[in-house]
Amino acid sequence: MKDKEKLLLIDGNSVMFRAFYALHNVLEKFVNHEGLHTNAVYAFKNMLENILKEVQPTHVLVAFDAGKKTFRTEKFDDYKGGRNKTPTELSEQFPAVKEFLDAYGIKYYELSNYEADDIIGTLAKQAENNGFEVTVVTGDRDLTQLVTDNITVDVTLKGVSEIEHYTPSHVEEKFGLTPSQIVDMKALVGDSSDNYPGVTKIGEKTAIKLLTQFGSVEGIYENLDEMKKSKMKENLINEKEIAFLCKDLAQIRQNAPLEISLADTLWEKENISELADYYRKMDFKKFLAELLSKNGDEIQSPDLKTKIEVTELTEDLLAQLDLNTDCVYFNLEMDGDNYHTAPFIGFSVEINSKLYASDNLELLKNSQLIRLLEDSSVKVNVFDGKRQYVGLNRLGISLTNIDFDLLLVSYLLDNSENSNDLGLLAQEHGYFDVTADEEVYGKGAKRQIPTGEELFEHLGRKVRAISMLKNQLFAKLKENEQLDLYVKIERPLSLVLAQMEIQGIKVDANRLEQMQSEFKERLSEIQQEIFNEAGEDFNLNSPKQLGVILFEKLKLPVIKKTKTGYSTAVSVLEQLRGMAPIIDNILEYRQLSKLQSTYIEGLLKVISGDQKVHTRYTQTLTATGRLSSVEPNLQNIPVRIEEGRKIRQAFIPSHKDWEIFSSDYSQIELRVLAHISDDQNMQESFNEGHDIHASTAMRIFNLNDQSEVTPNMRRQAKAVNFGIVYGISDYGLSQSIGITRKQAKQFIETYLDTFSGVKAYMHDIVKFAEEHGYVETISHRRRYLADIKSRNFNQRSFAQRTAMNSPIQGSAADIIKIAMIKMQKVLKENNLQAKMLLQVHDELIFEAPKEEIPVLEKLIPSVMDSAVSLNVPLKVESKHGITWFDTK
DNA sequence: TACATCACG
DNA sequence: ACGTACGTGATGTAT
Repeated sequence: MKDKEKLLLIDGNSVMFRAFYALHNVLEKFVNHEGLHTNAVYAFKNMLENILKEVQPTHVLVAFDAGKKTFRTEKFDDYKGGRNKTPTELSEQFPAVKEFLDAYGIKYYELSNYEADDIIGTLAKQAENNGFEVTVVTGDRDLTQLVTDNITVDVTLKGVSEIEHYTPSHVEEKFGLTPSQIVDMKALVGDSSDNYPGVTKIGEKTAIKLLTQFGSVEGIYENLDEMKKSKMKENLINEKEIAFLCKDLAQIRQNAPLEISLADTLWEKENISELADYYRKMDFKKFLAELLSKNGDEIQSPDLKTKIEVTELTEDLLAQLDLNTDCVYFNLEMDGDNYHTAPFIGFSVEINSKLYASDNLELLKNSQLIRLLEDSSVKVNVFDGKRQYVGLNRLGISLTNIDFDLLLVSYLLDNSENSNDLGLLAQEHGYFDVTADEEVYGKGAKRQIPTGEELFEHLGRKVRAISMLKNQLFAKLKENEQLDLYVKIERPLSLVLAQMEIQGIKVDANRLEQMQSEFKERLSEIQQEIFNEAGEDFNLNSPKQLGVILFEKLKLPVIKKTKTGYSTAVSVLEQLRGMAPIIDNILEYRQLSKLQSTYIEGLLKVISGDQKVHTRYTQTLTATGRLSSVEPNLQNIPVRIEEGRKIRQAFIPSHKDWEIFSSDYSQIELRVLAHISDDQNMQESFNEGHDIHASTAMRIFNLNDQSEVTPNMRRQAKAVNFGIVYGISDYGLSQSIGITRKQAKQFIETYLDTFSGVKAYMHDIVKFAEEHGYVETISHRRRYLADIKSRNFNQRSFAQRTAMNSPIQGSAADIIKIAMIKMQKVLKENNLQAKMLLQVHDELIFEAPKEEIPVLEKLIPSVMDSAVSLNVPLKVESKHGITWFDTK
């Protein structure tokens, strides 16, 4: 029996539209040599291939709209009226995408008087009747009305990478309606983008309610008499005609007079030479390269990536080379993420526009080569300077004069699409001549590092990409006023971080092992008690199995659900406390097993031969400008609960008679807010050294004297302050301090009335984001907010909260970064042995000989509180002790 | 590989 | 009417 036939139907206009906006921010980078924009076609091609791979259809058709005039506009003049004109940058790409489809062997079709939707509806129906499985791809949820057991509709979300699959049950779940009722809903609700009205005052909620009760628009009108008198009933009566017209407009036709048949949609093989010509015409070098490497034999003179010449570097060659230059592009290649231990693969260097590469690390002992990397008169240009610094440090080479760091600069320009791969990142900047590592090296079990020519070429291309992008990206930094951010903060910081990572922090493995065996015993005791209470054994680490025990077997009330079942999170268990003894045991088990697996066993796994852990700080990851820490994450070592805090006893100084010293900024984010919002009340509190939470309490509870502030008032005020920093919502605040939403709303209103500067800031920053598409910190670090104008309420609200929070969190990150750079310098200038080891967002941790402690107690806070000058003071608190635990 | 959970600021 | 706090990383289970 032959396999079931599968038809893939693509809504060409809708997908092109999505594709165009997915790469809208790089629109001007996608212009071919004829001046034609190509971004939408580029993204369309990528998306098409993803879909083809996933769906594996036998038949494919792309449907397009034929023109503005359709049978719908005849019925309703204003149908799709008021729409913005399609940008010419997009409309000029429609002929191009059709040309692409021709070469690719995929049929497309348009029919005058009908929309693409109707072509899709008609063919989907025909195919279903002929026993096909059908997949429809579109960006338009209206098409979900076509869903049946045999017809799936895939709606593209966010750009073109994510897809939501609509099956009958998913439609039901999502809208609470059957697919055929979608049309009825549109009839009642209307559609603002297609510009038909629906019935006045009926929104989605009401429509769903009515349709659940009466089934359809027809059903509603048949039963109108039963409905009790209301404004809504009146509207329904008055607008009956409109409702039926809208239903007709929303209804996708399944009987359009197509001139093509199902058989015509058979997916044919691509025409390789035609496709290659097309890619050349469009300047799609990467696609061309892929095509040719797959079909190399069938085509002559493969004009692949720009040819480059990479010379293998040897002892002899090195001896003759003229290394007299003040600028090199360099890359030391290591196999794996962890550059503290990763094996070396080779290196490449561009000198005077010539490329050299080698897999012989011995060459890096050459004094002339070392001079190039160490001499302060030679600018070294790299990708990921911190990684390079640590790698070279292992080889005894000290890299100090980095000029351009491609990774770091890319991150500062736009941290929203940041890859850690040189090839992928270069592509984002419009440079296609370097391949992604994964493509060259493979992944998982297939990973295989090439040798010889192939390796040299890849490494050569990497340094070439750095050199090709340097001027362009520096120019952009300058244009964004971000040159100082790079030169004065991020670039020097990368070397400070490298040194902290290399230094590492010593861990007392014996202490951890001792805790491990205590916990092991306690865990098995609690587990046994839980099993007794449950009446059966199960996997306690499985929220799913636990859910069954608690909510089905023990019949405890369900407080909250997750996507996949019952929630058993702490907040839920807390509420179940007292209803069954099992709950307390589960909470204790959870806590202990977290400590055991993540902190004790996890930490033991990453201790190096020197009895230290060497974390890696990711400097180019977060959206706000904070660092993050991996392998191990030393920024989330327990502290809030005493039992967990004891983990910190295992973090010790690396020398006898040394101590751990820690300084942290007190309320740095609120101080930053006071500064950037220029709120007079808040500034006054800080300037006069008041307890900020207490003074907030006085204002929101309208008290006259601080003595009237109860601990509970202070606690609530503190939560309000947190909420403000996060971009407050009444719901969020109500959850955090267990009050009603109404009360929370009242708190917020009172707060914003008193702190009018903050209120103005919240408003202005959102406006700024809407206008510019990004927000920035005091050091001009940017965060782009793609969703700030989203039509989706949730996405937009999230972007608004982000707009409020990011400058605050990000400026605080800027400040501590500046402090770290100064700190490293000051420690050296003062000939102190103390070493900076860790950064935990608002806190710096050092180790130092005991006798230096009195000096540090003055020096460190003074460096930190003078890092920047705000219009409120920065406050720093310090502690020290024989372990990290004892710094309290 | 995705999800739920929980550790931190 | 919408459904939420902001930013991270590691773990174990289930798919």
